[in-house]
Amino acid sequence: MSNPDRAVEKRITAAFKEFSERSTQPRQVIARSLIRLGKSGAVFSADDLIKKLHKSNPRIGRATVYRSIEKLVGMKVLDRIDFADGTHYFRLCGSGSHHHHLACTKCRRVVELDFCLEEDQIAAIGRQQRFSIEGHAITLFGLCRECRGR
Amino acid sequence: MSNPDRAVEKRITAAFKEFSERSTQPRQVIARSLIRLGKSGAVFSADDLIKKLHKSNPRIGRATVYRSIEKLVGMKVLDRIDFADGTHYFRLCGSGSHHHHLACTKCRRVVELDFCLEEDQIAAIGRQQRFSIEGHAITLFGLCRECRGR
DNA sequence: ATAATTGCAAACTGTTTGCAGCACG
DNA sequence: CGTGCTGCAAACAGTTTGCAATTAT
Repeated sequence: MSNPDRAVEKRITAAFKEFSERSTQPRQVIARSLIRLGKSGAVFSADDLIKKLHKSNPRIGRATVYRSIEKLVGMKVLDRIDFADGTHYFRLCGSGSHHHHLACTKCRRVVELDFCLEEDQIAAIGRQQRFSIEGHAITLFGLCRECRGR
Repeated sequence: MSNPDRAVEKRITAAFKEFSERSTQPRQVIARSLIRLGKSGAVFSADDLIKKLHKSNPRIGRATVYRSIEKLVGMKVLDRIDFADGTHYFRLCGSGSHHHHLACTKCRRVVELDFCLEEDQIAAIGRQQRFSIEGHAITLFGLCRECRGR
């Protein structure tokens, strides 16, 4: 197992620990599966993950997977990416730090972007609109190299 | 009826015309309702709109409303705003031009922002990632003046 | 007249919940 | 052992679909 994998694994297990002391079998299975998904950078729906898990572990329950995803999104181990058509997918964050996404609207491939808005710009908007701003999401949409047809 | 209302009304009727020649009663009712909603700048869920319509016109069908919303979002007469918790709402666009949103996570109030990313910045990302970029969405989240507790 | 559009009800998708039993510590 | 987690099944919310009846042109 290579080094980046270890780091990701640590983040996952740490996240699981954060919301409970118990290291249960289902959670271990999910963590292992996510690590594999992390390598490929693939996005997946909740159902994709459930199906995948069922192949090796048919007894794992839907609810357990949903509960895990929820927690992991909360801990920022998984990102949730919303497409314009209302669908959404998850993705193991490549890093723990703040980032945004570029998503292919055809194959749903997602890449992380480390650009961001200017702090000042956000602050100015908050002041002007009298909002206290807590966060933001930026998603660029387009077609990846393959889907564009070259 | 004031001038901005007329403009909004025109955009709605024009949008309805775009996907059909017929000016049906349900569509007129929906258009009227949206114009009123537009004035207040309020966001609404599909169900909010259905309930509202039912008060004056109990026979209007859910499906009709969903079909109308879908078309109007496609024509950019309505915006769809996705919240981090997975819920989403609609809002009559204040203008036909490109814009983004600032949303209160508590009361769901949404304001339009006319700032945007730099063209160059987007182009650079596209080049670098080898995507042809077609669009983007930026949503800032926060608490509005009222919800913040002052 | 006739083709588009509607309302209805049923189907569906994705997600959540209540609860009895299992299993981690 | 005791409590928290799990799997199951049922409930649920939001949305879509098939179709016969209706309505605008």
